[in-house]
Amino acid sequence: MIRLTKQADYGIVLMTYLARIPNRHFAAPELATETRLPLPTVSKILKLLAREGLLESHRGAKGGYSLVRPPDRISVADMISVLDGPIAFTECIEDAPGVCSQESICQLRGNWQLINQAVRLALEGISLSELNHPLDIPLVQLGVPGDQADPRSLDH
Amino acid sequence: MIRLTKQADYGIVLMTYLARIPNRHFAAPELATETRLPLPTVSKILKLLAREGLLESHRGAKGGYSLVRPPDRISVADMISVLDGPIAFTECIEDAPGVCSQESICQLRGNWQLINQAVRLALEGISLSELNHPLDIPLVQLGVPGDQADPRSLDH
DNA sequence: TCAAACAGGACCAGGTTGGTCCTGTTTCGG
DNA sequence: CCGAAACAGGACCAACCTGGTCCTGTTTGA
Ligand code: FES
Ligand code: FES
Repeated sequence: MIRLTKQADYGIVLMTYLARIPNRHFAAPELATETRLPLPTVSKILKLLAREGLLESHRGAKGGYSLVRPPDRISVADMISVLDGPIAFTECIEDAPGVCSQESICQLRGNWQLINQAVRLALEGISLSELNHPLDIPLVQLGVPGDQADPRSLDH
Repeated sequence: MIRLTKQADYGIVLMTYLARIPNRHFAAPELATETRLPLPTVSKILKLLAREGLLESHRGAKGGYSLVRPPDRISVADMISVLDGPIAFTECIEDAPGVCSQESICQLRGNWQLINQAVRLALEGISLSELNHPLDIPLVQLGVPGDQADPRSLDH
């Protein structure tokens, strides 16, 4: 169904909360009540984000988590990579031969990369701070130049 | 893990085969041996593609499937939508309130759309014919303008 | 010294996917 | 006019993955 896992979903929500006050640090229980998500889950996700280097953790009482760099330097791609693994729509990834059964006969190996890269670039173009200030973002910038169609015509 | 389902994966492979000779029609068994995928699976996918209007089916002996429009007018987004449902990374989709538990408190509703739309636009920018002729595609076009970094620095 | 928070796993129930199979129905060729 | 080849439409099940909880340390501020 091409959905983000809940983990990534929640993770991004949590990160945007953190990004509201970049210099403060938040404890897991605080974020849990704030976002109304179950604590164990929140905790698990924050731990992961910290381990992967997107958050800094402060242990002990009065501990918590804080962003490791300013929100405009954290892209959606960064977060998804950490939470859901590398952004790749197919198994046929570069430098990893042998994964795909088609490999030997597939004339289109490498074109998957095209797709993967398109998605990756799109997600790198959105930063955490932009998620909090939606107005800043020129939507057309992300699309294919020249296509100025009404955005509404895109879904289907 | 943000992977396409196998269904979509295989579906795209099959479509590219069809696109090689746009006017001919191919029977399921033929495509199955050609792609070395199991027949029942191939059959299932082709049926789906036909039902959803991307392929035209010809019944009876000597039957088969053919593209319903020229390959340059079929986007990767079209195929994925049909095979894996609408392209949306999160449940919080427009015009469908009530799905997300966060909804009431979520200040970022609507910004998910940003992410979803970015991905959607990226995938609409790639056509089936481009998958067969990779050289035609200016990769930069898909990225954020101004960012001319070495593509290699993108993965991770 | 105690309590609050983080660290790191183990663990399991539920849902989704991948894949097969079966029973029609249509159509070409002989 | 008959039979084989192919499509149509579901039912069905096993295997995997995800979502979510819980438990046992370890760190640190008051
Ligand atoms: S190498 Fe995997 S489908 Fe082409
Ligand atoms: S409405 Fe679903 S997370 Fe915001």
